[in-house]
Amino acid sequence: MSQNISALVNNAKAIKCLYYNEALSSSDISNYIGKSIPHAIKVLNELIKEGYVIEKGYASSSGGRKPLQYSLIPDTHYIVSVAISQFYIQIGILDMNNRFVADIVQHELELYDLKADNLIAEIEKYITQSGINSSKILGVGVTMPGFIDPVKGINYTHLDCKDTSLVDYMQQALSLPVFIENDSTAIALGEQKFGAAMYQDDAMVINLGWGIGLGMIVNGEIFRGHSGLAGEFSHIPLIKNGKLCKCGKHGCLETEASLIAIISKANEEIAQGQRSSLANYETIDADAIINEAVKGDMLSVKLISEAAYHIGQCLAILIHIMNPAIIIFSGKASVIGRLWMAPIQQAINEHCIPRLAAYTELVISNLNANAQLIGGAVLVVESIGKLLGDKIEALNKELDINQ
Amino acid sequence: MSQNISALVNNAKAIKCLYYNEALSSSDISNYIGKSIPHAIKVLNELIKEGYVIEKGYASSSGGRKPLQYSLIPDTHYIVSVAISQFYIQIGILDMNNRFVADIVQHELELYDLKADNLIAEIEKYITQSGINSSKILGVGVTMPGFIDPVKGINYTHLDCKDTSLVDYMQQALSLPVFIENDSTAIALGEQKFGAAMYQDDAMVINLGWGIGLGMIVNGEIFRGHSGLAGEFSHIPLIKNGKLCKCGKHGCLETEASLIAIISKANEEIAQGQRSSLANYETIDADAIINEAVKGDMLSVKLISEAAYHIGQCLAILIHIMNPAIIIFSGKASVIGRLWMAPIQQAINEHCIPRLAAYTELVISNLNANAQLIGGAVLVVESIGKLLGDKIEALNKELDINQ
DNA sequence: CAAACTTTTTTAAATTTTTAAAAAGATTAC
DNA sequence: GTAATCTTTTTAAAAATTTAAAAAAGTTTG
Repeated sequence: MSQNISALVNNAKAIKCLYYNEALSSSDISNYIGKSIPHAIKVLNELIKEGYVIEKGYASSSGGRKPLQYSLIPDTHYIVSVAISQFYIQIGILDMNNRFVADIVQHELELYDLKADNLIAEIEKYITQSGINSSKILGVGVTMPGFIDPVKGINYTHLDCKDTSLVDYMQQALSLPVFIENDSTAIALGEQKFGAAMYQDDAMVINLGWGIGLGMIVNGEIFRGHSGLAGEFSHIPLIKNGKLCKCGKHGCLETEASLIAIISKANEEIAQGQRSSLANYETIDADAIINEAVKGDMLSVKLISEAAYHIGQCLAILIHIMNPAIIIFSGKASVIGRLWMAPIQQAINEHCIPRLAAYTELVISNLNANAQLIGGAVLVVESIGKLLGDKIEALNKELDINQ
Repeated sequence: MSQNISALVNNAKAIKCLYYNEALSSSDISNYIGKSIPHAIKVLNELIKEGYVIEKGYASSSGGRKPLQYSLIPDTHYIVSVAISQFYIQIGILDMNNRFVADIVQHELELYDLKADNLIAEIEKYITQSGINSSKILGVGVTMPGFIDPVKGINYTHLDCKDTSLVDYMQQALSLPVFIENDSTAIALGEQKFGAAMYQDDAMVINLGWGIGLGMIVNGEIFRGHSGLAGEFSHIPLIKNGKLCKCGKHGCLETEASLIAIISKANEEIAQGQRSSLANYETIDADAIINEAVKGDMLSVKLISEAAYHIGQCLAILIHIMNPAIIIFSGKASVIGRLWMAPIQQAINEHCIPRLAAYTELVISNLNANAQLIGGAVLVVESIGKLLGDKIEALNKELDINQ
């Protein structure tokens, strides 16, 4: 049995890199899994026999024999991704080529009101409606705010499940493998494999949403810190004697620059009689401010610019400590990236050693609103080694019983 | 020849872990190099044949056959370590058990006046006086402030060597392998292998000296960032409209909390007639303030406390981003660690999410003033793979010529 | 003090992995 | 059109590495 384990690791690695690349040659795979070409070919042939992989014709060559291309067969398995944010949840299902194969659904559900049973019901409904056989689903990736231990499968901040872990509870109910991860970390995973952080070993991914999150990629891997709390970017103390934050401290970045903070400032200003097209809205929400800012409303632009400047101040600090190759703005609010960029860049220029600022690229994600859902799928793919391992263990148990 | 390379890697790894541990069993070595026990024993026997390693009797056992212990033979090779700081340089020589085998010498030499030829002459003199044959010296580790590329062997801030790199220039002159590294990074290396960061995968090492440096250990490895500038801790913007820093910005931590800043504040206060035992000194230097603070002089204590509080503020930010297991205070000024600790801890408590502060241990180095010198030696040991590789390459060239 | 249990060391066989050479397929230049 | 070049694939042999069992050397317990 132990001989299976090393083979398993290589097979899992090959599946992963094929998921992230859709077509690769034997030599590519050899590089990804760090083994010789004959070895890589052996692995690929095994995966073909097992039905995961298919030969996909020849790629072009710069002079020499054309390399045979290998791909995952898209419809062998599917991945369900669940993206939870402060005010709604989204569910999607992706095939083995990382393509959404059913419409993404969105439910308005406040995180603080959300119950695990609620969530499970929505996921079950979605899977049924998709028409995809449950046996073909590799796993469910759930990504959400909170302090999360992905190994233990617990969210310490939300969705407490009393005597069992959230992951165990959901696995039991859904009869499917479940994995959980923090939303900002998931977005970083998505950017790393399919977005602006591809081929980057040191990237900081800012999750511009109702809060301000940070996912860190260090030495090509997601960095979580010693107890999983690294990247608490939004609670960096910024303003002396600032507003009280829900974390218990005063003047955190989050109290000044999150969408929620911007909304509350907008309401204050309007109440004080400030002229703005926002006054025409019954309730001012994030979309209202974003829309009016795009249209040129002075107050909306001012509020976003001020928030962005504060974010830039904190980014300057982050750059001094981490010296990243790139900072990526992702998450819900990144779609209006242009509005944030100028004041952020200005704050960085003012507060950073010039050499450091010059070495750091700032970009807006091209994954748009889907970064978190994609990250949830990546989360499942990254766990494929574990999934295959569990399957083999189960098979071995059956064998033991039959003997 | 290629078969030598993989053997070489394992031999180098074995030598490294023996340097860091002074006596290990075959099973320990097997764990360190990540190979099976029979393989580890093979490596050890090779190293015994080559004269590096010796069997060192048996260790005790908790029930079972006693393990044979292996050690490096101390006097086969030596390492020269050169620690350069703002105002003086120190030179030491260590054996293969990481023990100083000659007195450490110290020269008062301002970094800005220092020339490479100067430095080389001092190193040559020191080696001659030590009486150790140059052929037995594995290499010279030079550690100093500045923005350093250890791979290219260049210090971009100090000791410019025009058309050649500092490392090439020194190697030519000394006829010995030379390695350079930033002082704070070297201190982190020293702490990682012999100090408070042993067995810690996520540690931040603060270099309390004339400036305030930071060496980062992330996932068990020194973290340098994308372009080698990570850990620019002392230039975190702290004070709004603060003093001008030599980096070009205003209000950096360094302008408020470094020993140099403290000295200048002390002079100001004394000039303004502030009562203090410091007034009895002709020139107030770091030692004066440290000594008087220890004796209880109010002004000295106040100055150090204020600086420490500012350092604590920045540490709170660092903790939010990195979530380290431990923060270690090392470097010259760490010997008066007790004086710093209370205000630092207070600032952290005030500015950190409680859960994060609780998970972070703060300790004072027990390597005292020698962390940088030890780090310089570690730097050479870490490069042993390269050294052995060069040796084999040279041998192969000779063989080619003879054939 | 002998039996039972632990741990380390040795050995030989099995397995994994790589290397290197040969074969095959494709491009380029003359 | 063909020789020269280049790259990928296949193959078989060689090398590296691990596994597992046996042997050796202790410790503990009743």
